[in-house]
Amino acid sequence: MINILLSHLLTKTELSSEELKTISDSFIEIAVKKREFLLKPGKVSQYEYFIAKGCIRSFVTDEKGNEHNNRFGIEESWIGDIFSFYNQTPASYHIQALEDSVVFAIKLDQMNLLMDTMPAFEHYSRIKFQYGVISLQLRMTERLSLSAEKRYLEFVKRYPHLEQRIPQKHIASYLGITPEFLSLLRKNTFHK
Amino acid sequence: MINILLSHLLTKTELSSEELKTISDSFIEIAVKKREFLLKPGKVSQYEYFIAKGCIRSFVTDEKGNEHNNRFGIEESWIGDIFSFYNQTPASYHIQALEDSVVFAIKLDQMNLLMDTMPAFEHYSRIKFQYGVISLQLRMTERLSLSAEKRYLEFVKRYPHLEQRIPQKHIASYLGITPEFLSLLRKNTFHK
DNA sequence: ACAGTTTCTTAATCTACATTAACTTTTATC
DNA sequence: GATAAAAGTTAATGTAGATTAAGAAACTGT
Repeated sequence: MINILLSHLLTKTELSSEELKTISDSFIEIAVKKREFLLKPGKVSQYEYFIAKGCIRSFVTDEKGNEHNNRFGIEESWIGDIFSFYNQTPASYHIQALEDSVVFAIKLDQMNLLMDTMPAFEHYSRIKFQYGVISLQLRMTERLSLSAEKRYLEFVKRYPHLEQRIPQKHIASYLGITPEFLSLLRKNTFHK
Repeated sequence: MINILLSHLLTKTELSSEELKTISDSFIEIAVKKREFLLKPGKVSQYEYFIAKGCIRSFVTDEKGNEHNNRFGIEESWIGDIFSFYNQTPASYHIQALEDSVVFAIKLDQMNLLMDTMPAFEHYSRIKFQYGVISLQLRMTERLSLSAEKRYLEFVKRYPHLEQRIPQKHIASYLGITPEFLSLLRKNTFHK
C-alpha cells in the first residue's frame, strides 16, 4: 500500500531508492472506517495524512452546529489541518472518513526532516502548496463572482468523480449552500 | 530598494552574499502609478511581483462588470496571477496598483532557475505557499461559516493596517458584500 | 482654491438563498 | 430481508444581503 505514496511521489519528482526507503520509514499506515475521525477541533494535529485509498473530508462546525466542508481528499491527495500541524496549535477542523480508507500518516518532526534533508521532497511540497494556493484562489474567486447554480455546474465539470462519490449534502456545504437549495437547483438544471 | 527584497528573504531563510547577488540580478525594478495595471486578463503573465513599496490588488470582473477582489499586497508581499505565471496561460486576474508602488519583477525562467539551483530559495517558496494555503483556507472557511458582519470584524482585527489604507468598497468586495451593505454594517456596529 | 472625480452614506425595494417541516428514497446493519 | 438511519425532495415562508437611486463627503489634479 505504501507503494501508492512512493509511486505518486515518483510521478512528481526524482528520488533515489535510498530516499524512497527513508520516506517509507517516515510514515505509518492507518486504516479508518467510514465516519471515523482522524482529528477533532481542539486537539493538536499529530499527523498529516496521505490518502492511499478512500475519501476523507475536513470541515468546521459553526455556533449553530452546522457543518461547513473545507476540503475533500481522495486517493493520492493529502488531508489534515495544516495550520494546527505545522504550528502544533489546537485544530479548528474535523477530519472524517467518508468511506473506509487507508492513509499514511507522518509527524511534524519527520516531515521537517524530509524537507530539510531532501531537496526533492521540499520541491514536491512546494509544488503541492503552489497548486493548493491556485485551487483555493479559484474556489474563492468563484464564490465571490458566481451564483450558486454556476458554482455547482463548475464543480461537476471539474470533479465529475467526486460528484458521484460524495453525498449531495456535503457538496452543497462545500459550495456554501443548503442541501435543500442544491436539490432545487438540480431539479431546475436537469429540466432545461 | 532591492535591499527590501533581500533583507526580507534573510528574515525567512539563510542565503550567502553570492546567492543574494544572483537573486538581485534576477529581478527588475518597476515603478507603478496608482490605478496603473501590471496585468490584465487574457494576457499571459510575464512576471511575478514582490512589492517593495505601495499597495496592489488582484481582482476579477464578472459578466455584469462587477469587480471582485482576490488579494491585497503591501510591502514585503507578493502579487501576481500565479496560475497564469507558472503555466504561461492567459490570465484571469487584473493586477492594479492602489497606491504609487515599487515592485521587483521576475520572469518564470529566472524563478525556476533560482528554485532549482538554490535549495534555500525553494524552501522560502515552500513556506510562502504553505502560508498561502493556510490563509486562503481560513478565508474560505470564514466565508462559509460566518455572517458578513463577523467576517468584517475578523478582517479589521487581522489586518488593521489594511483597513486604514484601502478604500472601503474594496474591502467590501474582498469580503463578498456590496459597499452599501458594508456601510450599513459599520453604522450598526459602531452604534453598539 | 475650485471643479471634477471618487468614495461613502442613506433609504426604499427586491431577490437569491435559508429555514422549517413533512415526506420519500436510498443505504446500512443485524 | 426487515428495520433503522441517512440522504434527498418538495413546498411554504422568512431573511441576509443586493439593487437602485440620489445626495453628501472626501479626495485629486491643475
